[in-house]
Amino acid sequence: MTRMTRQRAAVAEALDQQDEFRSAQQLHEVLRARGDSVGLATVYRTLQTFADAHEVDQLRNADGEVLYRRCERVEHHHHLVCRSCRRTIEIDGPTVEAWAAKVGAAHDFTDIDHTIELWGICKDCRG
Amino acid sequence: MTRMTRQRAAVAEALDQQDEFRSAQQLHEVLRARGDSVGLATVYRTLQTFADAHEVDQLRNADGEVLYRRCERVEHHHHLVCRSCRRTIEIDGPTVEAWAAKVGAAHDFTDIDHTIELWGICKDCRG
DNA sequence: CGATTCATGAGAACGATTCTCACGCTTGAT
DNA sequence: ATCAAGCGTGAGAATCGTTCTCATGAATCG
Repeated sequence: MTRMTRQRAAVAEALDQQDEFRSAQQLHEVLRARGDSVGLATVYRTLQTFADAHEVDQLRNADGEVLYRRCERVEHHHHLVCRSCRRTIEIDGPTVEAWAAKVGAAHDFTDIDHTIELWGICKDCRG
Repeated sequence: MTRMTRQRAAVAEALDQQDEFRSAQQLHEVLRARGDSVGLATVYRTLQTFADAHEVDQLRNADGEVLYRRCERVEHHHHLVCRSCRRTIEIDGPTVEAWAAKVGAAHDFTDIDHTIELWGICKDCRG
């Protein structure tokens, strides 16, 4: 059973205030700046817990760093993220979903999981 | 200009002998076992160089480790990888390619790049 | 109000990858 | 071939994100 603690509430709140994907360290810094100090290890653990519960989305940037974000839609979806400012657009992809399932089945693979993320430069960062 | 060295030839050859995606450390071990010893740092550098030149494909597993593989097809493609044995099927995805480009354009993002990999369990590993 | 047990935090530990830098080898010109 | 120029190499140190340890703190349940 998961317990409700000040730290978890703080991490959840900090996440809600973010529009873009953030790393554990960035969130830790946000919390520190707000005065809601939470240990770094706890931030990592909490984010992992949230991710396992599908309460936050997680992805890796090109450097392999894990980023977290509380998305609008709960249903499975993908992201179009600006490489520069990390502005994120949530996209749902019935098309690719079906494609992924079909490809998996065609090659007799089961438990298909997919990593589908789009990166680009958004309008504002292009200037 | 890139020079041809014993080490690079050895890494290239070791790569060619692999059917599945391998990490830099695994390849380093393969080289050591073959007697073609190459420094670990060099293996990393060489693989990076090959990847930059699009001579090998690279992707990250769930743990964030980077894996390399010399694929059959040179043209852009994606992979369906067995989570257990890493058996890899190369798939080309005009469907998703078009989808990715369309989504990017629709949201006014440029320099679209995408990460599209499929993971599953292959027939043999299902036993 | 306990007792139980999960949660926390500081710092150590980890693990993949990169960096440093002195030395060696490939290369292109001679 | 010979040689100078400079990229490539290797061993180990350094990085850096992330996880682990373990003693202490605090939800939760009866």
